[in-house]
Amino acid sequence: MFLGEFQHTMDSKGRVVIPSKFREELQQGCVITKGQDNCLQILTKNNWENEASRMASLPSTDRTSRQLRRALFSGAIDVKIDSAGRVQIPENLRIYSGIDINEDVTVTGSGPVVEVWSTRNWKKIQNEADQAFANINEVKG
Amino acid sequence: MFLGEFQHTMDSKGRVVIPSKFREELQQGCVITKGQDNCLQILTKNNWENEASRMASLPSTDRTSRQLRRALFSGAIDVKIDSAGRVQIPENLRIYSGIDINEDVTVTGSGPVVEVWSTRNWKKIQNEADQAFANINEVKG
DNA sequence: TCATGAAGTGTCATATAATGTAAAAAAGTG
DNA sequence: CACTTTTTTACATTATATGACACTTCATGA
Repeated sequence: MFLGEFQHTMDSKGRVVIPSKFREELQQGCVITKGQDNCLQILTKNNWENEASRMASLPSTDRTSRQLRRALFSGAIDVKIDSAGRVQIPENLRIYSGIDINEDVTVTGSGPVVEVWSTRNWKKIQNEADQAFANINEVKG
Repeated sequence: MFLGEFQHTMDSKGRVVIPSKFREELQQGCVITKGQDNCLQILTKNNWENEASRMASLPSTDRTSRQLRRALFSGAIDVKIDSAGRVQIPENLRIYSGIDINEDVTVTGSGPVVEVWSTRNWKKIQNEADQAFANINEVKG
């Protein structure tokens, strides 16, 4: 279970530090994929294999299935955390997430997955989420 | 399991670099075939043999099956990766995939297979694929 | 048969990108 | 406040991609 919010920057080589609290669970290998709202998700090996096996079993004769498979697998990459606690983000995922070299990055724990955001983007999303949360409470209360 | 998206170009002799992450799995021999949606597929020897036997067992009374089979077998060629990590794409497959000499190529991991696209063509497919993926995520959530 | 040219193959050098290492700076902890 | 851990920065090392070029093979026609 991943919890919390951490500020880092992407270094000049496209690497991002994984917060030390998350490392143990991710150390033995993890997969980065495209997440919703242009964030990146980091999944443990186990979580990824669940996702992937569902996809792999779809028939390749069906166009939609093929497209799903392409989106999932081409947008994913398996990485390992280096000795300094960082992971390399490939260029296509940097573009997808809008995280440029030397830019601020927010890494959040989101239960079963870790999410990586450009801080710019994270702030916007967070405002929206807070707003929605506040409104729900008003309705309930 | 092949993952990721990589940019290369076809050299003046019709060769394409295989991303280094894919090489180990393909090194001991692989087969290139026509894939769906005008991509090329690269399969490991094992995967190829499965595909081929599945294809061979289709009823030859069915016209569509015969056509599929012809496309698959006549378009297939086994290749080996050279010392610089490249494979030669024969002319019929270059034409099929629309990849011209010196043109940009996108190589993607798509789970059990590697796909090779003209970048031009990939961009179109990728949009569609991302759309399909976004839709299924909405349904799930 | 030989010369020619086209297509494919192999090798190398260079530039670029990825990866690894180490020390300085910052942050967290008792 | 002293100590430990983590993050950042800078730099060194390694790997990879790319382009150039030479060589091989094969087909063709003089």
